[in-house]
Amino acid sequence: MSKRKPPERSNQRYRTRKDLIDAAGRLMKNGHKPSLEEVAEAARVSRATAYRYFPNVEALLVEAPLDTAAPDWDALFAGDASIDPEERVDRAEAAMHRMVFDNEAAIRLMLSASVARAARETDGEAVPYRQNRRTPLIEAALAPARTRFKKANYNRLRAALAMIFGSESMVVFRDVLRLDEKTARAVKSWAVRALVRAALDESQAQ
Amino acid sequence: MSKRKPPERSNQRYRTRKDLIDAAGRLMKNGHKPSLEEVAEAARVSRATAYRYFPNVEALLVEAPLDTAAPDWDALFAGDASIDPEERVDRAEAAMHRMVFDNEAAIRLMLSASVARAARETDGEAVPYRQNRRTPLIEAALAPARTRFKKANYNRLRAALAMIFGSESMVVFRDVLRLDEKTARAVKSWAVRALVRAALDESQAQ
DNA sequence: CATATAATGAGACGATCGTCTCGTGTCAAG
DNA sequence: CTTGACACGAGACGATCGTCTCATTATATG
Repeated sequence: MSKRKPPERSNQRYRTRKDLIDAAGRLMKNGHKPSLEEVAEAARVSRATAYRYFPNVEALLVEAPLDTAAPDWDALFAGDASIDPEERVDRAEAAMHRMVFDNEAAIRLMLSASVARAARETDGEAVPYRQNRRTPLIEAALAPARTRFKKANYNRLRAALAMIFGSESMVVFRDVLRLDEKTARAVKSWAVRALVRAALDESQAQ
Repeated sequence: MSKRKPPERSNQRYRTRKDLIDAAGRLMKNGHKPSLEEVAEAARVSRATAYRYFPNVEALLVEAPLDTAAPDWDALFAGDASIDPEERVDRAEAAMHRMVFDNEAAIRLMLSASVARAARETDGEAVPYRQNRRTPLIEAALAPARTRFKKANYNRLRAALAMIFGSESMVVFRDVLRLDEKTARAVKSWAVRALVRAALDESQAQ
C-alpha cells in the first residue's frame, strides 16, 4: 500500500473560485442577473466546474459584489482625530450609504439571492451564507468612545445601527417609501445620531 | 360597422386573479417556493392563464403573502386609551414583529422576489411593485400625538421607524447579526422608543 | 521524468421558465 | 336566443437550471 500524500492544488482551486466571483461581479455591474453559463464563460471555465464550486446561481451571486465594491474603511478614520462617536458613526453611515447606492443594481441581486437562499436552507443545516461588513465598520466608528458605554447598551446600539447601515434600509427607502437618495441619507443621519445619543445618555445616567 | 359595447367580465377576471394569489399564499406557507405550474394547478387554472395575469413567478409571489397574513391593525388600538406615542409605537412594532417572524418563510420569498424585480425594472418604467402596510400602522400609532411633532420632525420620524418596522430588519437580525427573535424584539423596542423620544424632544425644544 | 490523483471539460438529462399560437368555452349585450 | 368579444385550455418552443457520467488535462510528488 504505497500511499502518497495527495497533491494540495489549493492554489488552483483558489484561483478558479476567485475567477468565478470576479466574473460574476463584473457581469452584475449593470444590474442584469447573469446566467450561470454567462459567468462561467466570462471566467473561462466550464459550466460543470462552476457548479462544483457553487451549489446554485444564487450562492455565486451572493459573494460577488461584496468583494468587488468593498472600500477601505480604515482610510475613513485614518487622518481623522475626531473622538465624538456621534460624528464618527454618521460619517461611517455616509460612506456605507454611498457604497450601497452606487452599487444598487448589484447589491439588489445579492440581497435577493441571499434572502431566498436563507429561506430555502431554513429546514436544512445552517450555512454561513452571508458576510457581515457593517459590524466591523460600526465597531470602528464607536471604538474611541467604547468605554463610555455600558456593555449591554453598547451591544444594543450596535445591533440597532446595523438595521440602518446596510443595504436593507436602501430597499425600504426606494421600494416602500419611494424616497430619493438625499432624503434617505438625511433620515438615516438623524436616526443614527439620535440612537448614539440615547445610548450615551442611558450609559452615563445613574 | 355595428359596434357593440364589449362585455365587462371584470368579475371573472377578479376571481381568477384572486384564486391565483390565494393559491400562491397557501403554497408559500411552508417556505417552499412554488413553481408557477404548482400555483396554477392549485388554483385550478391553466399555466397559460396564470401568465396572462402575472408576467413572471416573482410578480405572483410578491402579492401573495401580504394578502394572507394581514392582521387587523385597527383592533390593536381599539380598546386602548393610551395616548403616549412611545407606548403605542412600541406596541405596533410588537404586532408587526410577530406577524413578520410568524410568516418568515413566505415573507422571505416575497421580499426576495420584490427586491429582484425592482432591480430588473430599474431601466424600464416604474411599476407599483410593492405594497406599504407599515406606514399606515406607524401613522395610526402616532396619530394621538400628531400635534406634538413639528411637521418635518414627524415625517423624518415616520421614515426612520419604517426602517425598523418591516421585514427587512428581520433579515438583518437573522442573516447578518445572527441574533434570536427575542433579542431582535428587544433591540427594536429600544430603538423605536429612543427615536420617538428624540423626535418629541426636538419638536418641543425651541 | 513518470505517474497517481485531483481538477476540469464535454455533454446528456429532466424540470422549469417565459413566450407563442390556435382552438374552445363562456359571458353578456342586443 | 343569437352572436361577437373575451377568457381560457392545450401544447409546442427555445432558454436556463441543476445533476449526472465519462473522458481529458494539469499538478505535485517521488
